[in-house]
Amino acid sequence: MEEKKKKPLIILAGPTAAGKTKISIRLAKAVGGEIISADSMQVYRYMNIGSAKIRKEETEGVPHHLIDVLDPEEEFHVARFQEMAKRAVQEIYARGRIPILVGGTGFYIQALLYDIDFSGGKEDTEYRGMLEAFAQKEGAEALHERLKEVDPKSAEMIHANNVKRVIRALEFYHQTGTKISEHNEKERQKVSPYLFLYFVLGDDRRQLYERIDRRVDKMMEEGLVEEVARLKQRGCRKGMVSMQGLGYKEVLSFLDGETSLEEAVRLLKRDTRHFAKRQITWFKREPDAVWLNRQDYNDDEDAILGAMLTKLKERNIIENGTEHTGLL
RNA sequence: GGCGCAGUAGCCAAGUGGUAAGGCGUGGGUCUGCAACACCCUGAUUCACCGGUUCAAAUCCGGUCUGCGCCU
Repeated sequence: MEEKKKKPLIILAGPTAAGKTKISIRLAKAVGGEIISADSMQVYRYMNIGSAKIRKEETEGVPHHLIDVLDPEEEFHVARFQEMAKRAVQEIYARGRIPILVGGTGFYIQALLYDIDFSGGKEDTEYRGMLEAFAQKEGAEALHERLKEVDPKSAEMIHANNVKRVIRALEFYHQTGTKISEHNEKERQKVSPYLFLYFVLGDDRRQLYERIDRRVDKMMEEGLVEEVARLKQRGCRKGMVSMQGLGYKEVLSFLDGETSLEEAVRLLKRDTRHFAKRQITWFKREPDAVWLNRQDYNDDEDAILGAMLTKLKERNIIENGTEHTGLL
């Protein structure tokens, strides 16, 4: 009964360079959907090559949300993503269409899918700064000790070296008076408000790594260095959220004269491989994920799309008579 | 053929008599407001091979093999 009220949501996740973008267009067309990007870098304008952003002509008219909506100087984080994504979802429903969340940022997907509560413990720059300074002077262990005092459970779960997370836990307590470990535990119980299907596009590790290497080479050919140089000229600096993106980070350090171009490319490839591995780890523990491994379908995207549509029908997310306009 | 140098994990590499640092790669993992972030875990019963000296050898000695350099 509760199920009936839930609205449909399709998720297409997977590691970078798995080929999500291409399939997402076909899926959207087949299903009558609009795409919401779950990507922490594609939100930014002027960051096209490095973020592997879809080009206008590649969208084939399928509406995309959360792409090109922020300037590179702006901050972006899960809470903001969630707010924007929820709004997009409502708009899509209003048009009678199906939202398709596409991206590789598992954390963001989780935030929307389970409607996690980010209302408490807003970021407090001043307090954070103070804690950072403290960690600097007294060491990570000392900071961790402080967490142990107010929230021993979190302290147990967060490694002392993970200063960033220790600070967040401390900040949350400072802000709300409740322990983040308790908050997290509560949020973990949540059931998704959507009638959803969570697809993960997987691939053979070696093939994926090869595709990553090739993609980086292509980015260089397409002018990644120039793109980053323009951002630098615009005033983008290392500390910005946007400049932490793969490709931006490495090329910026080349432009700042810290590494050779050759080294920057090597590091970019390496870091991207590491990233893909972490993404895979994340999706592996996603209990509802439905994996579609390219090798199981002989790399045939028609077959992959077909499998998706079948699953969607089974789950009653799309109707049985839906036209498969994207199949050809 | 002679002389010299080298041979340590998939790669780079420290260790020169006291029981195998480290880095990279690889693989596994954590993640609830910076997540393309941050962080954790992960290899050598063994140091090219054989023998010797010694309480003790990757470390010293002899031989063998392989690589590199020089000489004839």
